[in-house]
Amino acid sequence: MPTVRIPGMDKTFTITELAKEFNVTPRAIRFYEDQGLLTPGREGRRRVYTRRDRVRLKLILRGKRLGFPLSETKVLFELYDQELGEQAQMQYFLAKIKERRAILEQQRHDVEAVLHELDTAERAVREALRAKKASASTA
Amino acid sequence: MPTVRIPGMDKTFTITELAKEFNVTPRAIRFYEDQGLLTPGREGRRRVYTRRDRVRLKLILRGKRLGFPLSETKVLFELYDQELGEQAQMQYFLAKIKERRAILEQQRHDVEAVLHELDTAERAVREALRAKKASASTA
DNA sequence: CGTTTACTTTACGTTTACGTAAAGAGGAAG
DNA sequence: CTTCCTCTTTACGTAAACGTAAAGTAAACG
Repeated sequence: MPTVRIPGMDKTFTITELAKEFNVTPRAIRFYEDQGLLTPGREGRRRVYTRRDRVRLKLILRGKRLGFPLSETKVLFELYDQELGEQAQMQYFLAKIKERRAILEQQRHDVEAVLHELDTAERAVREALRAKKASASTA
Repeated sequence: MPTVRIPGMDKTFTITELAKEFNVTPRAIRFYEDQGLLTPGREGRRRVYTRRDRVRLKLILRGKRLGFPLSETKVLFELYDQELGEQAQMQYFLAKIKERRAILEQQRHDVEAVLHELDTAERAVREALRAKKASASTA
């Protein structure tokens, strides 16, 4: 099969570019590398990030938003990187998926609950404001 | 209006009861008190938790699952406790609600995305397992 | 009455995820 | 060439959220 060439597929990024795009500090990005979550190339001493690195950074940050520690995200990266050959590893992977799913579904439930509460609270506040305005105009 | 008496409304809890129910350590619960998020009564030296405290603990833990720092949860408690009298405070409250809503909606989006990815990954793994089994039986 | 048992306070230790300061390297611009 | 700018490494510092050990109290049990 001939290699499919996609234009711009070899685009690279500097650390500050990524930092600005994702609104994190370069320090944070270097820290993720320290922890083994990113492995950018080098041009001399400078780090060069590929699209793959960019995707990983995005995944790291999403994991963070969901409250997952970096160590967890790292394990998932490693699992994805494996060949999925060994059956035992696959079973382990499935178990990990199940774990995550449970956490996320709890989280989804929490999010829905809080959003509803925010609706209620907002309505109450707006109602209080309305009542105040009305009494002020009739005073 | 006569006070409505609800049986069992004055039920109280010990710290270990709450710890077991919510699967946290007593140390954690005392820490939340240190930080001003809980204010249990005392019977002598011992802490006595009311239903209100229990509800608060539940809210604290939900906040945690959603990745909110204790300081944030504390602010929300304080806002809820206020009279909602001052208009400026109400506006501030509305702003806080808006903030939270934005975070939660991002989070909801993240959760959905990851759940879909987990579906995809699980299917891939199961398919790989199936393929292996098939080739083994025809070998 | 002695001693478990459950709770308490005090206080130092730990982990995670960076912040921040110091000092150097190497292109680029004047 | 000097100066500036960006990136680099090294390393110590920090905030949040408890863990954990030490030492004390108080009710209850045998």
